[in-house]
Amino acid sequence: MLSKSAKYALKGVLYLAMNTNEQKRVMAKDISGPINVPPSYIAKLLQQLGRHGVVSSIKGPHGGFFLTEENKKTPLIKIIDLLDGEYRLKSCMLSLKDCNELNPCPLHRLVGNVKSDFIRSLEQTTIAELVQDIKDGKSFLPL
Amino acid sequence: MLSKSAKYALKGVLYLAMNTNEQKRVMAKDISGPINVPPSYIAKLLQQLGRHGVVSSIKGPHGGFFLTEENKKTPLIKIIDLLDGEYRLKSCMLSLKDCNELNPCPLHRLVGNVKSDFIRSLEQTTIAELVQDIKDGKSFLPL
DNA sequence: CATATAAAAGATAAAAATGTCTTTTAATAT
DNA sequence: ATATTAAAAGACATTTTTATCTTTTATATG
Ligand code: FES
Ligand code: FES
Repeated sequence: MLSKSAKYALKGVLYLAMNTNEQKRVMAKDISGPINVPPSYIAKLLQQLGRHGVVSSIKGPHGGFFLTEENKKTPLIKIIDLLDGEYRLKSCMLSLKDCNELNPCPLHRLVGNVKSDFIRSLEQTTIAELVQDIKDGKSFLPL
Repeated sequence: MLSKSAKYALKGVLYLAMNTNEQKRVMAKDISGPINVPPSYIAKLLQQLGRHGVVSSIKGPHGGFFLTEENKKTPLIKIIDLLDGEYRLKSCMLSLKDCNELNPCPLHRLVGNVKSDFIRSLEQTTIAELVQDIKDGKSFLPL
């Protein structure tokens, strides 16, 4: 469904959202354990997210990765699209080129609506909202 | 979403459903073109599906692959699970081990229902039903 | 300024998915 | 029976994804 990279990235960003801010940062190697992702792998992913303004970071002593309030407004789809490309989630289930509502493939009717609801959710939901759910006890994060 | 193998397999099976029966068979190399999948690749996939009773085949002159009426009753999920494993589609979006309705991860609320509707569709829909849609002009198959 | 720290960037390695090719087995037709 | 046909099976090659390791750059501190 999602690539490992996308899952790892989401876990990493959620961890940062829960545990950091402009002042309190955390190093890649210290995120690795809690979210159960290899240290150098999560480092790479966070760097990539940093380049696109999804996470913030500062080098050197007491540096590390963190999320600003602005960062937390990122919609989930941005993280997924960055790592998996738009194609993976949004393309036709059978990978047919010229398919749309007017020219639907056999699976379209079956899963088309479901899929677009799913994507709309990812577009409309931000990191901040997921964090709120966790704080409200609506969801849990045993990463 | 689905692996290439799963997409190829679905296209191959749909092609067989539309173009073959016990008497009229088609060789792997002749499916390749119409569904736009490498000949040796679709051959492998159909062999694998054959082992699990999803397609039928006969060796030798005038042999080839085909679908019986029985074969056409196969639910779509069987083809997908065979090639991708159940895990890919059905596991938690963040790949968390011990997660369920009572212990939902942050994405669960967001996509959980959508995802299970999707899976239920795949479980309840058979090849035969997709073929009927095509014959009724409800969907199209420019593979 | 010198040193230590930690991210950024780049190179390399391992594993999995995709794709191709060759040999073997089973069925048909001559 | 023998030759031909086509799937079955297995070996092999390529590409992509995942994972690790090394070097460079930026920042803070003494
Ligand atoms: S046309 Fe294939 S999923 Fe929409
Ligand atoms: S608990 Fe993660 S998707 Fe259900």
